[in-house]
Formats: sequence, C-alpha cells, structure tokens
Amino acid sequence: MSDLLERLRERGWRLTSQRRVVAEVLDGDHVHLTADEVHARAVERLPEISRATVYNALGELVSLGEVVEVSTDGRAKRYDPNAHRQHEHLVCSGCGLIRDVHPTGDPLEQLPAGERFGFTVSGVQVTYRGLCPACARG
Amino acid sequence: MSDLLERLRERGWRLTSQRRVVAEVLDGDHVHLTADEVHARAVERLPEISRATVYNALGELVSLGEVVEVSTDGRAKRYDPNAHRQHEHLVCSGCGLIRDVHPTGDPLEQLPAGERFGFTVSGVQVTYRGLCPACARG
DNA sequence: TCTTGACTTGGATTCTGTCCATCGTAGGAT
DNA sequence: ATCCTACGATGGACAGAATCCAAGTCAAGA
Repeated sequence: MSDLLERLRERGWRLTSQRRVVAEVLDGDHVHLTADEVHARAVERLPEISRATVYNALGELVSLGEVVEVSTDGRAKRYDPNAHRQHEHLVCSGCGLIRDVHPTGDPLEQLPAGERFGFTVSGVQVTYRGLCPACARG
Repeated sequence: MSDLLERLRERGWRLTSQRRVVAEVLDGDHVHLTADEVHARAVERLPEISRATVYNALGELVSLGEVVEVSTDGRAKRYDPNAHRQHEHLVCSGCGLIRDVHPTGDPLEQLPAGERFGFTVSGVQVTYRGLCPACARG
C-alpha cells in the first residue's frame, strides 16, 4: 500500500495523517469495508478522526481510481481497494461475505449496440449471488 | 396484473385493499418506481395508505419473486415488476434513468467452477452504467 | 356473525451520507 | 528553521431512505 501513497503523492495528493490512516486501513486482499467500518478501524489508530474526513478521503480515492465503490445490497456502500485488477464480486446471500472473482470474457461485449438505446455505456457491474460453503451447510 | 393477484392469492397472500393498490400501481409501463413514487401513486387511489405499508408490500412482493429490487448507487431502490422475463438494467449516471436491456449469453456461464470458491451460485445481477442521450448532450 | 391472527398506521428511530462554518496544518516560500 | 496560506479536518446539523413499534383494524375461515 506504500505504493499507493507514493502514487498519490506524485499526483499532488496532500498527505495528511488522516488520509494516511484511511489508506492503511484499506490495505489487504478481499477487503470490502463500509465507510463506517473504515472509520471504526481508523479511530483505533487516530482516535479523533471524523466520519466526514473518512467519507472525503474515500470519495477522493474513488475519483482517483484507486478504490472502487461496491454496492452489493441496498445498504451501505463498500470500498474495494483492489482496483488495479479487473474483477467482479460473489456475494453470500446468507452472511454477506464478499469474494473477488474473475469471470471470463468482457461483460460489456454482451450488450449489443441495438440494446444501448443511445447511451454512452461506460462500465458494467456484475454481482454473482449464492451461498458460501458455511451458509450452505447451515 | 390480475394474473399477479391470482397467483398471490393462491400462495396464501392475504389480499387487502392496500396490497391490491400497490400491485396495481406496479402494473403498466411506468416501471422502475421508487418506494416513494409507488406510495405517491397509491395515495391517489387510497388516500390514507401509509409508507410503512408500501414498504411492507414491496418487500413481500420481492421475497415472493414477483418484483425485483434495483439498487442504483446512492439513490433510493427501485422496484421492477417485470420479473418474469430475464433482463438486465442500463442506468444513466446523470439522471438515474433506467432501461431494461437484454444482453446476449448467460453471465452465469462466465464464472468458471474454479472461481466459485465452493459457493452455491444461484444468480447474477448485471448493471450497465453510462449516460443517456440527454445527459450526454448536456 | 364471530373470532382471531395477520395487516395497517404513523410517528419515532436508525442508518447512511452530505453540508458547512470554523479551526488546523502540510509543505512550499523565504 | 520559520512563516504563510490554501487546502484539509472537524463535528454537529441536516437530509433522504428505510425500519421499528405499539396500538388499532380487518380479511377470511369457522
């Protein structure tokens, strides 16, 4: 993740202790935290960091393309730091567990021009749903 | 939509005037309404129907598989009564407009067994994003 | 018609996220 | 090393969406 901080600095991102902590919290594989969860973990390292700051930092990381917003249910958005590799998500309907998955093919190609209705199509989000091994046994 | 009411009655759905109105509102071309829009239209027919009841009825129709919830980022969930025909959605990032689209192929087949991590995969949701012609011009 | 459990109501509450005026500070300039 | 200042942080108010709850109402079977 220090790669990330390095990249951000090069792009003129002012590095504050708060932003550093948010970036550190998002480090790791298969991390899909909500903004509130990010805030909770950030508070452990920097007790006075505010929720607004976490929202700001997350929003900036998203616009910089370093983090992807994922809304898997109608609830809170989740933030996925694994933005450098194209992937989709597999969500357990039982416990909400999220796994990154890598389908074959490009789903954008599945939408013929005749089905685009003049839209400028810029992206597609694919979410597979099912039961994880633990929930399937239960 | 009387088909729907028939099916629901057979499945033991207690038919109240409120539920009937919600089902009727979802009928027709004006698909993809938010819960509040459904409530607004329901009030025209049944002035004292409450929001809670609309939320309850919508939630039940969703669990019965008669209506599909479409969550577009950050905005209110929308309810799509066109659940009997397989389709996906194309959402305008500008104004939130939703179109039903019919991609080629089955996205479930795009997820190889090796990428399922033991999950019992039961479905997949595909949402295309872009700008509608009006927002693209603006 | 009667009964009863399921349904409805509407106000309070929770959850998620944004806004804003004010204060603080990172990092370039000196 | 110190100063400046524009950008970032703060936290409480605010707003939209959805849920909860206790009390009242009613659909449908007996």
